[in-house]
Amino acid sequence: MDYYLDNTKVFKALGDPKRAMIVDMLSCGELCACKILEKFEMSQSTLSHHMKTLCGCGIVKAREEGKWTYYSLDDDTIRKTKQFFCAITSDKENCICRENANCCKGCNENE
Amino acid sequence: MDYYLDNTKVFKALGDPKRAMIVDMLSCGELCACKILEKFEMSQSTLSHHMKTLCGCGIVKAREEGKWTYYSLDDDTIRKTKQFFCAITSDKENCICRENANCCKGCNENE
DNA sequence: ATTTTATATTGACACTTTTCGATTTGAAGC
DNA sequence: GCTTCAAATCGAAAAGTGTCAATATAAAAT
Repeated sequence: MDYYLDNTKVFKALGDPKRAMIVDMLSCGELCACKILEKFEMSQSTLSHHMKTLCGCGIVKAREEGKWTYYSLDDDTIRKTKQFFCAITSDKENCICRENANCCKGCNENE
Repeated sequence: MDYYLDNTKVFKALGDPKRAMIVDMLSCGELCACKILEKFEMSQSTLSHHMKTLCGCGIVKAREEGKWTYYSLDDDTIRKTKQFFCAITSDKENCICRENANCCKGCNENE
């Protein structure tokens, strides 16, 4: 069941409060690891480990430039994960996505 | 921060493929534990444990009737989780990345 | 060429999670 | 009463996770 396995990897990554905070930070734009580290009380190796988890599931992508690594969100994975969440929590006729237009844009493939 | 902690508990619960499948099954309506068990190759005690995890984060609610327990999805939790997912993955004015440098210190649930 | 800086990797440890079989609880039926 | 069925809980083993200090790598600055 790759469909479930791939998508739940994203949820697993977001299942840690610190990683969810990192994603929240990245939602405003690309950041290098050192900028993220400034905002948390964790060791550099721990942050590196968390970033690897976030990149591993696809929700974050890394771009290396010189000695820096810049991280940003992957819109495609985010869109797919939203769709998955909608799919498993609603039956198709009355999708919860339609009740909340503002929040749920991008949940359906064809909007 | 309870905001992150509460919502990431749902993601953590959905981070297991089998639990995501259970949620998917419940999206079509209420089911008793024995009906769910029929569809999986896992012991009864393991399923019971997974249901406890799903109920614990709020995405599933249990209703006891006689010797059966019926499970169903909690629409309110689903809506809130969806909003949380949208919030942390979309740009916004009050993003934590724009707050003071030390804003995330003290967010750790252990301190 | 050496030092500094940014990040990744390694090794270790404590803690958590997943899973099962066995047992327990609690309701229904005999 | 006793038995049966549905579900929860317990106890334990194996696997996975979060964390850090130490070390490695690799680019930039000196």
